[in-house]
Amino acid sequence: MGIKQVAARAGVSPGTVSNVLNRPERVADATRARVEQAIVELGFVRNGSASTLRAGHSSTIGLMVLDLANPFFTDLARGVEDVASERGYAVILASSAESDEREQRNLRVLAEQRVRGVLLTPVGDDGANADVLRDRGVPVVLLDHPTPRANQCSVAVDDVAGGELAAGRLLDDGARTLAFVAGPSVLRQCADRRKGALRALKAAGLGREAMREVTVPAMNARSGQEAALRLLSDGRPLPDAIFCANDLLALGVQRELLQAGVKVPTDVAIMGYDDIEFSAAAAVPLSSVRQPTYQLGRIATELLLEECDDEGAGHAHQQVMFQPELVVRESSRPAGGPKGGQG
Amino acid sequence: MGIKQVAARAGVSPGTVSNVLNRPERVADATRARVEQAIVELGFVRNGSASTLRAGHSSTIGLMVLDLANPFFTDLARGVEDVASERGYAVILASSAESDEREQRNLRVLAEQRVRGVLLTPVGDDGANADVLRDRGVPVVLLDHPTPRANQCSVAVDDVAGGELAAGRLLDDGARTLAFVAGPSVLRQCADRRKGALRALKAAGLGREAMREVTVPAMNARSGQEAALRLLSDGRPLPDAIFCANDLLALGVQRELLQAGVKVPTDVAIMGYDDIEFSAAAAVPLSSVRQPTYQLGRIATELLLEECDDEGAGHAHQQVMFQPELVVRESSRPAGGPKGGQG
DNA sequence: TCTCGGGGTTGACACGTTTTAATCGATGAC
DNA sequence: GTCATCGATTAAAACGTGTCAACCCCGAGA
Repeated sequence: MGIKQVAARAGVSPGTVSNVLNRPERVADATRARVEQAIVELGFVRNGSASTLRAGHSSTIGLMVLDLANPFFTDLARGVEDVASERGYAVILASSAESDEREQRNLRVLAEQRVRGVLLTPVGDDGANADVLRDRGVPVVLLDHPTPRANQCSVAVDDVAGGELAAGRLLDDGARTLAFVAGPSVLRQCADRRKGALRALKAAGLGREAMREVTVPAMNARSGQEAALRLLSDGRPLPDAIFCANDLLALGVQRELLQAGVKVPTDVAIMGYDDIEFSAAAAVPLSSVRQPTYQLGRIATELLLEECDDEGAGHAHQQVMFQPELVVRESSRPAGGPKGGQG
Repeated sequence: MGIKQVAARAGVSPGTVSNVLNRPERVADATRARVEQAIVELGFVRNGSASTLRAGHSSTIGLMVLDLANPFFTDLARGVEDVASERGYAVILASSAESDEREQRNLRVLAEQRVRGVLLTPVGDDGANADVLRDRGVPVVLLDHPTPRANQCSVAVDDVAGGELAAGRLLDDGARTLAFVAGPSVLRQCADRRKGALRALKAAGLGREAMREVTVPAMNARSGQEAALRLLSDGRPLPDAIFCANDLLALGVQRELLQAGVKVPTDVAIMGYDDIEFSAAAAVPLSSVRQPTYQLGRIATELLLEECDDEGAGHAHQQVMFQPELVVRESSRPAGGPKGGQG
């Protein structure tokens, strides 16, 4: 059940079988045919661990995302898988579930597996957990995360711009008080989108106090509902508009508000982020900020594989940054059309 | 950068280091401490391929689902990951994207990786592609798929019952004509749910011609929209109710119908399947059939690991079957409450 | 006929870990 | 004082593949 048995059956040496598998052009047609037949007859499957052991690295890349249940990340994963499989790489997909500890544990597993490279959407701000890999010479590309470090690649979308775009539109539409609903601010996505929102606030001549901030433990719909309940129950009047750090939160917020009899967008406007597929089909179709998600995955993978193939030499690290795009739907569309910035 | 360097640094033999890693109780406290320190100092990470090579199999299980973009499968994956990591196994997650060819290719990769076992949601009816693994003695558990074969485990939900439940309710609510929207019938989920719907039809005293069938290439929202367009444009009047083989299809159908000005459920009732989280937040909250998704993943993983640990001996294969549950929301709720079966 | 060259093939070693049998040292019983 | 015992440690042999230098054979050129 190994290369040796195949060799015996085909009447050649193990080395030749290996050549058939890895450099078929170096072996004569007749021999190759014989070997291939033996492979089929015996149902031989190459032992990946032996190859990996010998080569020092596998032909597998790791992809670690923040949350597998978020369609944003599965879209991204699709981009990664498509490119990887085009180039003959397999993908090990893992989720940190927004937990630093799980990220660390999973990265360790990837290191043990001797993956060729890793795509990481880090929980922390600098992806320091990935040092286990970088120290071993394993290329790491940050995904959906810009980096100041010049010694690594990154692919991201400008979340500050996105936050400004989103909050700016809400303010343009006449909102004078906002709420910002987000996960913990260690998540760069939350921090940057918040920063953008604050800029928009300032540009509209409003102070910080015009924006209430609600922080929840996770960026999913359940947490969104929790945030809405908090807004509903703390005695203060609801804000004119709610900007959520992602669509899952926004959908949860919306659901809870509607259930409480709040009218969207008449009473409160809602804006999400990511423009996941479900947002357009929501009870009140959700305004959101669209990102080139699938492309993000593709480009990041291309950068990673380029770095892998170059063996460190000749590869120039790149920090790619995309610009997001506003998608306005009913959840933020004021009854009488946009009011402009005069309100 | 291996066990040898650690051994040298700690002044012991490689065998002892291995013992520290795998059977710490067998090594004296002082020695163990010294080795552990050396491990930290050198930043040693065990080479998984070498272990796997030596052991003949890795401590990794493979999970192949039909569609990563479907929340049903990510819920399921969560169950799998939770159990696997509790037991010290890592999970390699892959998606066949409902393609038999991709399933085959990915299973081959898993075989090469010498995974310890595989959880498979098969595209075809019998999971024959997994024979590459079974022949090598790798346990395979079918997930969301019952099996007649007594020589393997499976965990599933009764989709025939679910289909009957769903269609039955639509008929009870007064529908006299149905449409069934589904993916290709090689997908067992589609075939079974259809069978259940036909049973309900018969039970209501209606013939097959009362149910139009729309088959689309994939079970996602885009295909759902395509199905709705077909129903809208083929000249015939719309059916009283539409039963979709999963929620993604149903959300797509609903979206397209609403856009065309069709009232849901007054003009047409809609029923989905899976009860994914988004269904409750849809434009018209979606009636659906709920499955114990997360539990499905947990139980399947427990069965798989049991089989792995038993090394084939003493393990009795089980075919577990859950019963689904109807969740009625607005999309199928007639204005005046259920009309009963009087038509 | 001898040499040279080159494509095709081979043999042996290395990759890093686990495991088993053997070794070593110390302790306690006789 | 000797021997058996037992716990802790070691040395060496696998696991299956890839690689690289060596080798073989055959045909071409001298």
